[in-house]
Formats: sequence, C-alpha cells, structure tokens
Amino acid sequence: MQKRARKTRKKLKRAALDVFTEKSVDAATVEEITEKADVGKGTLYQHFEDKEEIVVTLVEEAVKHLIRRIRSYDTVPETLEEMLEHLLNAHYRFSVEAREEFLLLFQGKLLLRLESDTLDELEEPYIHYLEEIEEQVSPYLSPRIAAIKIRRLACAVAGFVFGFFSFAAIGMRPEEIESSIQPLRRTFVKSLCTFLGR
Amino acid sequence: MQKRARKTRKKLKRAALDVFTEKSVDAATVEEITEKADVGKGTLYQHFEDKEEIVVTLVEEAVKHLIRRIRSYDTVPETLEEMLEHLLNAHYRFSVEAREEFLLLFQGKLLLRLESDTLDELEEPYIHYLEEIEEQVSPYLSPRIAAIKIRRLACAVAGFVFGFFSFAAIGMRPEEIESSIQPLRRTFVKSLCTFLGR
DNA sequence: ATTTTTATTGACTATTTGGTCAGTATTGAC
DNA sequence: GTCAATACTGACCAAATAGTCAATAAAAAT
Repeated sequence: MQKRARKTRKKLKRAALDVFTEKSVDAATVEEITEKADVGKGTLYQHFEDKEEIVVTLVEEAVKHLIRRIRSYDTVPETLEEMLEHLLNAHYRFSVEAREEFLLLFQGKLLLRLESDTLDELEEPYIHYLEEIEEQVSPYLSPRIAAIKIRRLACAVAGFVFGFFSFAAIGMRPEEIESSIQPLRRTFVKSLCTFLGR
Repeated sequence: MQKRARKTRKKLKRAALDVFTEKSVDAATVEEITEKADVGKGTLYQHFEDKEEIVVTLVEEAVKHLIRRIRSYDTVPETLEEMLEHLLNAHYRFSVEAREEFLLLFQGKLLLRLESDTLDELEEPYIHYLEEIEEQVSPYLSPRIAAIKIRRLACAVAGFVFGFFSFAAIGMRPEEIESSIQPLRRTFVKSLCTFLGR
C-alpha cells in the first residue's frame, strides 16, 4: 500500500533528476517532471511541498552519496598524497557512476553562491560536502595549519574535479579517460601538497 | 541623441550581466534587469529583440573579450608549455578582471550542452572559443595529432581553469591566489603535455 | 462483498513573466 | 520657441507555469 506511493516518489525523483540535468534546475518545469515520471501533476505535490523541496531532496541525497564514497577506502590512505588521490578517485567514480547526481551538485552556481553570507536551504548540503573534505584531509596535515587554508584546498580539489571531469566527459569515453587521466591526477596531487606547504 | 540610447543600452547590458551571474540566466527575469538598469520594461525591447538576444549578445561579447586576451601575449610563447601557461594565465586574468563575463560563459550547462549535436544560437559563441584554443595550441604540436585529441585538450584546459578558478574565487583574494597558484599551474601544464603524448 | 483508507488525477485557479503599444518625455534642427 | 525625430515608459495583454482540490481509482481492513 505504501509500496505504490514509494514507487511513485522514486519515479518522481528519477524524472526530476533527469530533467534538472538535461536542462537546468531553474529552467525545469513541474509538468516536465510529472510527464516524464508518467504521473499526474498533482501527484508531485502529494510527495513534495513545492518545487524547491524536490530540488533540496535530490541535492541532499547526492551529497550523501558522494560523502559515502569519500568515506569508503579500498585501502586506508597513509599519506596526504594518498588521501588526495583517494579524494580525486572518489569524485571521478562518482562522476562516472552517478553522472546525473554529479551534474546536479556541480552544475550552475550552487558553489558560487557560497560567496554570499546568507545560506539558504539549497546551499546547506553543499557546506556539508566542503566540511567533509576538510575533515578527511586535515588529519594528514601538520598541526596548526590555518583552517581557511584547508577550506581553500577543498575548493581547489572540488574545482579541479568538477572542471576537469565535466569537460573531459564531453569528449571522452569513460574507458579512454581512465588511462590518460593518471598523470594528470598524480601531478595535481603533488602540486596540492606544494600548495599546502610541504 | 544616439548618445542617450547608447548609454541606456550599456546600462541594460551591465544590469543583465549582473543579474545573470547573481542568479542564473534561466532564473533571471526581464523586469529584474530593467529595474536594476533603472529603465522601463519596454526599453529593453527597444534595444533587444527578446530576452534571448540580450543573452546571446552578452555571451558573444564575453567570448570576444576572452579570445582577445588569448591572442595577446606579453612574450610570444616558443614551446607548447609556454603556450599552455599563457592560456591559463589569460583565463585567470579574465576571471579576475572580468569576473561576471567569466561566470556568464562558464556557469550553468553551456559547456555540457556540447554533447548534444544540435547547436542553437546560444552555443555557437562557445564553439568559437573552443576553436580558438585549438588554433592557438595546434602549431606547437607535432603534425598528425588527432583533431579530436586537441578538442579534448581544449576541454581539459577550460575545465581546469573554470573549476579551479571559480572555486578558488570563493575563498581567496586575487592577490593571495597569484602566488599560491604558481606550482599548480606549472604541474598542470606539464601533465597536459604528457596527456598529449610527449 | 463492503467499507475505509490511501493514492492518484487532471481540469481548474492564481501567479508570474514575456512581450506590446499608445502615450509621454527628451533631444536636436530650424 | 516650435517642430520632428528619437527614446523611453509602464499599464496592459497573452502565454506559461506553479499550485489546488473535488472527483476517482486502488489498496487494505472488515
């Protein structure tokens, strides 16, 4: 009985994610979503307060998924270099295996809005993401490193990953990327370490 | 007499650029623009066919400005490395000195849309940008390098620049960036060369 | 089988927003 | 100062879109 409802909610989220990434969150309409989900328009409003809520829900879930990947290692990183490589790998796999969620998170100006001091609902999940990176990396750094510098590192990591992978995704097939990306990632990691002052 | 009109047009473009980058192109409304420009709503339609035209105009101009920077060197690059560093520098300065135009060009999914085969008006200027990078870089490469590989290089360059600089811009002041970015850029350039197979 | 509860629907309304145009203001020429 | 040309205006209209709700269908409980 709730099963049907859960299935419908899932269909709605899937459709919304598709529409949001195909066009953009701002350009997407409710009817596009419900049509793609193959349900009536009113159904969306039974599952979500308004259009904003479905966006927030999807963004929160995507961040949760990305964080889960960041937290699970094949082998525990022992050095900062290894940690950073793990971070980049986690992001890369996320961008390949959960392409739509990746695009949802990093498309548009979500990140840029951090500049403003007022953080509304939509931006909060992204703060979690930044903090997660901070938390993961800080143990590997010598003590007394400025908090703001860690934050900047997080920005650089996320920025590089977003930029490179999203553009790479335009022209490259996942298989092709895997090999060519290796030297890029290595050197990027090295320069990040330099940036951190060691 | 035309002076007033020119001034108004300028005010409109300036206001539109601000609104487009503050929110997003999709989310921006005509009235927000005209209000910010401190003119009547109808005035916008005297200067531009419709909302789309002011977007295209701004994007075209931004690409023109970026290309001008790409084309002007302090010293002519002699090696591929130097050329790539110049490219990155040009983008960096553009992102600092023409922040709004930079954001307009690279915000949202403009770049991702390249995946689709149909290129509408909006995407055309961006193609110019990609071709410009291709044109600048190809002389430094040994002949017979696959055209698609150059294209992918362009994507990687633009992606890295976008990602890194946009995130860096969140937390760093322009002055601070200048020094810390140096090693990152160097190593990125090196790995790009590796990527190109030499 | 009947009743109750839950879920879905899509025609409907309300609101927002793109775009128009008759009227007004400004400018420059004489 | 008067007139013509140009630029601007904002109330207005039309289209698109968000959001509602009484009617309907499906599922669960009896």
